[in-house]
Order: sequence, then structure tokens, then C-alpha cells
Amino acid sequence: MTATARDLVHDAVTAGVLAASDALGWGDPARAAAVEIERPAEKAHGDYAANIAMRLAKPLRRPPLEIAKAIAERVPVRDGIASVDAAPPGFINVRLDPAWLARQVEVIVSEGDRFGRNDALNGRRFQVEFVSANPTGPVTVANARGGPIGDVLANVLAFSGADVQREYYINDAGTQLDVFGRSVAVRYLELGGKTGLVIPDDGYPADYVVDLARALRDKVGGAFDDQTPEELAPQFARAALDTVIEWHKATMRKFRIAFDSFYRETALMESGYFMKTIEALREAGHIEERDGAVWLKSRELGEDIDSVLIRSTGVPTYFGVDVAYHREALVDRGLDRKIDVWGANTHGHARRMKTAMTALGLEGRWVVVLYQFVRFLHEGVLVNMARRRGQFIRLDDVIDTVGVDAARWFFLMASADRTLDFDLELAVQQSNDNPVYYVQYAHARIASIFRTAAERGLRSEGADVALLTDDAELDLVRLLLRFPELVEEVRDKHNVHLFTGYGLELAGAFHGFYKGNRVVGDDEARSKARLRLVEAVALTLRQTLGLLGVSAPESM
RNA sequence: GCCCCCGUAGCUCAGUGGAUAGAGCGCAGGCCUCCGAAGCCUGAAGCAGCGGUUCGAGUCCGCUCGGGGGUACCA
Repeated sequence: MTATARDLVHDAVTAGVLAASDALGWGDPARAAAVEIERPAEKAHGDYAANIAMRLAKPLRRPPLEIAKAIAERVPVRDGIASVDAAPPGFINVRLDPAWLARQVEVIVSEGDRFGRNDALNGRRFQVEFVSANPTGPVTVANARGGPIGDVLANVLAFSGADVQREYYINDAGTQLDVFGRSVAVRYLELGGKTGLVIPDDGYPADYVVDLARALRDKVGGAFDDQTPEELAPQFARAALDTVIEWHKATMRKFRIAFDSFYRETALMESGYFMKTIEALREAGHIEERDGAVWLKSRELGEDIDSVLIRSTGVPTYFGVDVAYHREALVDRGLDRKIDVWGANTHGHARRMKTAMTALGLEGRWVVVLYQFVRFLHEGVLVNMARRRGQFIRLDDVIDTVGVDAARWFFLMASADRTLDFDLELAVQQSNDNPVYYVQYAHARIASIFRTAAERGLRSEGADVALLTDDAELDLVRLLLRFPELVEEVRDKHNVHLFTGYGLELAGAFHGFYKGNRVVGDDEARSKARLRLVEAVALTLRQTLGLLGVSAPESM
């Protein structure tokens, strides 16, 4: 893997700091200071900038500009660096060598679909667990946001060398299943002609439950018509669950998400792993039995209250089972790290989980990415979603109306920290000018340029990229070189939405370039060079869209 | 009450403690004898408020106001 341009600058500036420190006797403060490299917003300030001089001003008791000058004149000017200057109030501005930039076009094209990858996570096993929608109903837009976020995160980790497993956790146990089963049974009996039955207040009156009941009746007929909803609940819950899980799988396929495993909560009970985990916690001294229940002594680990793992009825809590689930993944399945993508409503749960991981000595190996909710608007008015009553927007419907690309893009364009507003009517109306098409159009346009070139017998192979000397050309290269840096940032910070912003920026830069610069023209050598350049742009757009799970069309 | 996330242009959203805060949609205007006008160019328009830290704050801290979520022997 090639070092990023940022790494190159970082190393050079660090060498300059050390050289200046040795020459001027600055000592430890200078040697220990971390060199931060950023990209100036203003082009006049060069390609990269370091603020180290301003950070050293106080400890060294010298004017920042003086420090900057001392460092700047000692930064080795080689390996792609053209110049290093000090600028008020104390920035060190680094400019890349145009000839080196031009050569990167050839490097990028030769890397092909390896461009942007890194090996930071080589040999490490990751699991990303996401969506994991409740199996008592279809996947709604509420669960949907975790899909693209988790999927793209998994893509980026794999892009960084990790062995990544995408997992879907199925909560196929608990009291809600009982209630669900009873609701299905009521509908089943009603379809058989029985009257006077009621769906309980905490039940599921939604229409899809009728669909489930009808499917059951199609399969078994009236064989259970003489039983009560209570008697039928357990087996009906199980049967309906299997159907709903198939719905979920189909929805995920439609959303272009390929899970490696679907893990059932009940497996932890059946295997005895749940009790094994309780014993592990007990041995570590974190368990207390009180009022007939088994508690995790969270307070001793900094929480306000303790948490119940097993109720006084002997039934494990959701939290307790989830702790076992996490331990099983990290300890028994040999994963180095588990990343959960959860909705904001679980933040209390996430906090308790963190405590439990600490109790098990697994802290640091589990990370949660919380995403804020999607608010639903109907004709501009806020709508409360209620799954049980069937008042919700199905993810399937959204995908069917706006398309997978636009749907994924929508969920990926905003930071996970931010509440998203979603208006289906607006989404439909805007699907034709969705920003995703702006990016895809850039890719299709380049494909079209290649078709034109082919008609004229022009190929990009053998191009002399040294002919790329214009600012317009080199600015594109600068933007391409940001891609590997972005991959590293997303890998470390999990802020996957940055890829949509990058895609828009690169597409915009290309569209502007295209307008002002002819690629296939009269000058054959220059045409070949520019063809090579836009080939690198198309490749980078493909890499970006590929990570986002969005298609990169040749024409549209 | 306490805890978490958010408040940036009319709307939907970007923005790593840096040097003149961006995009899409919408709005006003301009650009196709020339590789795709799903495009390009120009313009109007913005950091909720108050204090603090810092050489430097949309970004960090505190408070106020506003929105969302949590706070169970629910999941």
C-alpha cells in the first residue's frame, strides 16, 4: 500500500521539526509535539499546512512565525514536495510538486480497484452487527438507517484489510413474542370465522399480522380452530417469526446488504451459553442476588443503578442475554472487535453494555455506533410511527419508490449524530434530482468520453501524464489523492457519511473540469493524457460509490 | 429532575480547534453549430442566544432557549 500524500508531508515536516530542534536546542517540547497536517481551505496556502509552530510558541517562548521559518527551511524538499513556506501567524505551508502530482495519475490507474485501500487492519477479525430489526414486523424506515451505515462501515473495514463479518441479531425470545403470537392466533381464528376475539392493548393490530395469519391458514388450514389464542401463541409466534425473518432477509437483499450470519437470541439459551456468562461474571465478583433476581453490580463500576440479568421469575432479561451474546462473539467466536450499529433509543442499553464488557474484561473490544432517529413527515407534518398498529413506512416501499441508490444515499448523507427528517412524498418528488445522480452522472459522462475516444481509435494506455500541467488538471489529482486519506479517517472514526460529501465534491470538480477543458481533442498526446486523468477520476468515483454500495453506471 | 444527540442559507444537509463557512433543492439571471444541459457560470441568503478557554471557536467548556431520544425485574 502506498503512503498517502498526507503521510509524506507529515514525515517531511516532522523531520524539519527535529532538525530545527537539534540545530536551535529547542529540546523536549519540540521533539515530543505531535505534528498535525491539515488541508488549507485557501488554495493560496498550499496543499497541506502544519500548525506545529503555533503550538510550540508558548513552550518555546518564541514568536510562532520565527519557529515556523526555522522549521520550514529545514523540511526536506523532495519526494513530491515542491516548496515549504512559513506564513503568518505561524503556519507552515507545503506545496506538492506538479510533476509528482501528474505521475500519481498513472499510479492510481495502475492500482485500479486497490486504490484507496490500506492494510492497517490486516489479520484482524471484525464483526459489524446492524439493523437487527425486531422480528415481529417488517423492516421500517426507523430501522433502516442502520443498514447503510453498518454496511458501509463493514466495507471500509474490509477495505482496510480486516476480515469482516456482517451479522444480524434476531431477538426471537421474550415477552413481546408471546404477545405477537397471540395477535397472530387471534387473526388466524378470525379468518376461520370466529368472532368476539380481541387483540390485547399491547398487541399487534397491524394489517401485516392478518397477512401472517392468512399464510398460516393457507398452510395448515383450520386444524387449530378449536384452540384458544393463549394455547396457540407459542407455536404461532415461532411460525410467524420465520416468515417475518424471510421478509427481513428479502428486504436486506433488496437494499444490497449481504449478511454473513443471522444469529438467534434463543441459541444462547439452548446452548447454555447464557448461564456460562453469568458464571463468568459471578467468578469475577460482579454478581449479586437480591429480591430473588440476579443483578450485575453496575454501581461498583460507576453506574447509577445495578442492572437485572435474571428476573425473580427466572427469566433472563434482554440485557442479560445480550451480554452473553457479546461475550460469545468476542471470546468464543474469536473476533478481535465487535461494532454494533444501534439506534439512539438504545443509548442507555449501550451504556450498561459498556459496563458489562468492562466487568468481563472485554473493554476496548466492543464499540457502538449510535445513530439518531429518522423523523417522519407526511406532507410536512410530523407523524408518530407505531409498528404494532401498522402505522409506519416500510423500507421496501421506500426502496421501490425511490430506488436503492437514492435510498442508500439518503441515509448516508447526514452524520449519524443528527436526527434526519424523512418525507416520503418529498423523497419521491426529489428522487429525480437526488444528489446521488449528480455523482453517477459524472461517472456516466466519463464512460461516454471513453466511448467517443474509442470511436476515434484513442486509448489511454501509454499516455504521457507529464503533459498534465494545468491547474485544472492537477486540482483534480489533488482531490483524487484525498480519497485514501478519507478512507483512513472513516476507518478510525466511523463517520461513513463523509463518502457522500466526497463523491459530490469529486463529481462537481469533474463537471467543472469537463466544461472548461476538452478531453478528446485535436492534440493526440494531450488527449491521451487527459483520458488517463479522467480514467483515474472514474476509478475513484467507482471506489467511492462502491464503498457506499451505490451503483456506478456507464450510462443513465 | 438526571443522562445522550442535535440547533449552520427559505427547505434538506456538509463543514478535522486554523487563515475569506459549503453543496443540493428552491429563488433571480446567463450558457448547448464543440467529448452527455441529470451539466456549467453569476447573484441574493446563514453559524439559536449569552459568557468562557485559546495566538485562533460553527467546532471545546458553562448557562439559557428550542427539537429528538433515554432514564424498568420492557425490548
